[in-house]
Amino acid sequence: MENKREIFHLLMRRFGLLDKNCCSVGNFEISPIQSHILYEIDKQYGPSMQQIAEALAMDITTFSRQIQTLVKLDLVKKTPSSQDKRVSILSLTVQGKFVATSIDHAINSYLDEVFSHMNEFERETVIRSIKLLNEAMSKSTFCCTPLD
Amino acid sequence: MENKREIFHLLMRRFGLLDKNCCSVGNFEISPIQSHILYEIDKQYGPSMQQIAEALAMDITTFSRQIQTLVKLDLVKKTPSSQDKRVSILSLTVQGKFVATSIDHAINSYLDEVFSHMNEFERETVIRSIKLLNEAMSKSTFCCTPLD
DNA sequence: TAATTTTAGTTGCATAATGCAAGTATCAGT
DNA sequence: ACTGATACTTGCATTATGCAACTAAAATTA
Repeated sequence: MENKREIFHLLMRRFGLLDKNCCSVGNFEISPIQSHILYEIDKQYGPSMQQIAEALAMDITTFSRQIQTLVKLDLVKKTPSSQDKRVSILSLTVQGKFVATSIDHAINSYLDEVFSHMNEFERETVIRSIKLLNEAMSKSTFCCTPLD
Repeated sequence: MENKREIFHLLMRRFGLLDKNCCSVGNFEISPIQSHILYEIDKQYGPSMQQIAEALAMDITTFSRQIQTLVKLDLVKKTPSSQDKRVSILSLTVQGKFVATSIDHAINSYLDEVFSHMNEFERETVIRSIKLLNEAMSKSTFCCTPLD
């Protein structure tokens, strides 16, 4: 079969660029990493620092500092857990939610535009394929275990 | 339709992790960026600095320094062009070629393992889908133009 | 030919990201 | 109460990043 790495590599680079370009909302210049953090916080329910750091496969010390920045920017709020005073529960502020939603819309509308170059059958096939890939990758023992 | 960003995000993160984990070959601790540089140099024919930097959508100054490191590691060679003495032609050293090939094998065998969780029909569908996606993304006016 | 502008690449900052080691505070088990 | 584990934070030291300013060599123009 043909060289798989080649085609995946190209795909990844394109998404990487999308990530780079997507992330300025209004006055906020958000880095890709910060955008990912907002995304994960928004997705999970009352997550701790550890949970998000692990979801993003990030070193906890680097993550800690990123969160400090996001708190200063008033995009993220840190609330000490009442159950366990060691843990901080992360949540988005109103602004944070706004930024996260804006980025989400920007990326989804970009994806819509990309998919508009396909017919309905292709669209469905591609979506199904990506899901298949995700499942297959999660079954793999080789790499990338931290992801569910 | 469902949230496309979600499934692509997951896929991207997995590949990002693969990139992080793949890149130590023997004694060489290669960063993902360096691995991408080796990959591009290997792919193109007698490329200049600019060409590779642009292919990777990298700032030329950062790239210049990355190349300096790779030259010191004896993975890349810089040859002044005889046609235009301003340009440096990049090539892989024997070691560089070895490292690039090793990484290529590692990633491809990981992908093979991933694809082993599918049947033949699914495999073909997924590969075709990725190609379709690449084509669609290259048609998009929205983002990520530097890529061919 | 000489003067000017462009281009290819390098360096000098200043800033951000990274991760290990070591710290503090809290919790859980004995 | 004592010990060890857990959740984070901070102190470095290293690397990555990109703008501005540089050198050298084309290419363009006069």
